[in-house]
Amino acid sequence: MIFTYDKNAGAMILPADDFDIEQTFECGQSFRWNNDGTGAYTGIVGDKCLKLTCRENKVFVYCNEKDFEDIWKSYFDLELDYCEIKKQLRIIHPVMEKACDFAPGIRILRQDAWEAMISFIISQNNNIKRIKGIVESLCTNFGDYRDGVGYLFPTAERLACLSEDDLAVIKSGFRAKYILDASRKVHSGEIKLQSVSRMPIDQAREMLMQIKGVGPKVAECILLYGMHRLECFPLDVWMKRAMQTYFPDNSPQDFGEYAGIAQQYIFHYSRMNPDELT
DNA sequence: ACCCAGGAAATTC
DNA sequence: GAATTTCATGGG
Repeated sequence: MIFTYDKNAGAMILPADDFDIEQTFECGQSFRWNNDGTGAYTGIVGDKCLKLTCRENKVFVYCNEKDFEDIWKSYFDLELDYCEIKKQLRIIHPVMEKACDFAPGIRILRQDAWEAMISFIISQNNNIKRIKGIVESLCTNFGDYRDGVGYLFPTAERLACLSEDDLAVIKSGFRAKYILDASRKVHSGEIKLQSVSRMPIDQAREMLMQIKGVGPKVAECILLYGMHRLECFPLDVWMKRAMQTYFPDNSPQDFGEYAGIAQQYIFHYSRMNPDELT
């Protein structure tokens, strides 16, 4: 992919063929990117705030060249050839053609593992709008505030010392005790995310499920979205319905080494076309 | 009042 | 062990 820096705009410019910001931010993989109403998206990642826009088949990433090279090129997974991956996925099954064509600009973000862990613990038995609200409340109540950036995602160290009563303000319900267990195990070093991200996949799943509130589905989400293990294939209520409707004779392994990307196309297509599901 | 939401733990059979 | 119930909260 070709990147150019536009000095006047103060932005990196890249082709939008395999990167649609609306599809990428609205497909349910992340919870802290927001549309400002004009089509521009703003998000906070780590201790950086970033804005993106799109016009004339170009994505504008408003940052300097150094941050783009150091942070955003990786975060948006721009070194991976999604055009080629979609070619492979389309061959697997006719429905994959429809799913890929429906939102061909989806990319899997390289989110922070800790943030993904807490976010997907919150996601269980919940809906996306409310998940976003709880995550944002967690940040404004317990995250550091930076001028010109906003509230950062709170650290494990900060959350580890809280009580369930302290967390009541974010109204996460029964998930509060899960958030605290995750915080304490990460802060104490009992679970080392850096280490888990490099483990063989079954061992990594096993480690993550040591945490209260992390079962098979949430572990799969942490691995896919927070550790970029693209072979992972989270099966939530939507994906289970999609599998029995479109792929009754397939299993997750049939989607290959990029099953997680296939999953995201299927998930988004299914959620946007619920009438097709049985 | 009832059902569901990017599930998992606790309980019961 | 497999099937069912419970767990907070908000929206339709």
